[in-house]
Amino acid sequence: MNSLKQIDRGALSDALDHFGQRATPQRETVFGVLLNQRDHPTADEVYARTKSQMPTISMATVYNCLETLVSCGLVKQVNIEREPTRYCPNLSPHAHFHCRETGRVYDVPVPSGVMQELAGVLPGEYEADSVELVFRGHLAKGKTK
Amino acid sequence: MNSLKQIDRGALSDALDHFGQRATPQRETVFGVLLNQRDHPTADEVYARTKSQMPTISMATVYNCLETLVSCGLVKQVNIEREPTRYCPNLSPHAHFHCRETGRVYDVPVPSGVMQELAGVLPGEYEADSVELVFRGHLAKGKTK
DNA sequence: ATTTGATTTAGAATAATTCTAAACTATGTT
DNA sequence: AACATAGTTTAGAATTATTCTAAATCAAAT
Repeated sequence: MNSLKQIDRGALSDALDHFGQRATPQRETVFGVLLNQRDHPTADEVYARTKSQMPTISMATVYNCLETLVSCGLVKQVNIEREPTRYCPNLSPHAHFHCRETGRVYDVPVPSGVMQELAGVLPGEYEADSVELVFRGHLAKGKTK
Repeated sequence: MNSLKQIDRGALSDALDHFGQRATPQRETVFGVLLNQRDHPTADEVYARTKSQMPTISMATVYNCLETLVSCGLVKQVNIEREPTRYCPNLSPHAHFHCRETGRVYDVPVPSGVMQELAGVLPGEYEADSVELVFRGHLAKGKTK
C-alpha cells in the first residue's frame, strides 16, 4: 500500500517534466504525504510525516520539494496571518476557513459564480490573476470533524 | 499643521480609553502616521516615518503601539504571503489588491451585498467573524496611481 | 566510464517579530 | 506636594520560519 497511487505518480511526473524537473523519490514522497492527509500541514509537519517514511530526508529538502511542487502548480501555499505557511494539494477553486479555537484550516468549496462575482468588484485598472478568500471564526457545536 | 486632527485624536483617545489603554504621544504619533499616508506601510516603514517626527522612538515601541491600535480595533493588519505585516487604518469593509510588479497594496471597496453573498458560501457549521479577500495581479497601463 | 548538471543535505545565515528587564512616566492617594 | 503603583517605553537579546551555502550524492548523456 504505497501512499502515492499510480495516477498521482503519473500526474506528478508529467507536471514535473513539463517544468523541466525530475521526479525524485523525495518529491514523490512529499507529494504523497500532502495527498494522504489533507489537513494543510506546515513544512514542519510535512517533514515529520515524510521522515516516518523516509528517515534520511532533511528539512531543507522538504522545503525544496514543497517549493518545486508549488512552482509546478501541483500544490498551493496557504498563509494565514503570521503562522507558518501551510501546504494544500487541492487545486479546485476553494476558500479556507481558519478555526481560531483549534487552529485548523478547512477547505470550503466556492461556486464558480461567486468567484466571478468577486472578480466584478475590481475596478477596471486592476487585473487579478488570483483571488484568495479566508474566513476566520469557529465551528458550531462539537463538530471538530 | 499637526498630522493628527482633533477628531482623530479624540477617536483615538476614546477607543484607547474604552480598552483601558492610555493615549500616549507615541501611540498618537504612530496612529497619525498611519492616517496620513494610507499605503499599508510595514512596521519598518512606520518606524522610519514616526522617527522623523519623534526621533527617540524605538522599534519595539512601534510594534507595541501597532499592537495596541490593532487590539483596540483602530487598525487592521494586512498579511500578504510571507511578506512583513502591513498596517491599515481603513475600517470600512474592503478587499486588498496586491500588485506583483510594484509590491504595493491597494484598498478595494466591496459592496456589502457581495460580503453577504460570501458569507453564504459557508456551510452551516462554520461561523465566521471575519472575511479576508485578497486579489493579486497587476495594474493596467502606467496607472501606478 | 566520465562528465555534466541537478538534487539533496547539514548547518549557517537571515529577517520579522516577540521577549526581557530596566528605566521612565503618569495617575491616584494620602 | 510626595509617594506608591501600575502602565509604558526602550535597547538589546531571543525566537522562529525560512532561505542560503557549499559540499556530497545522484542521474542522465555522452
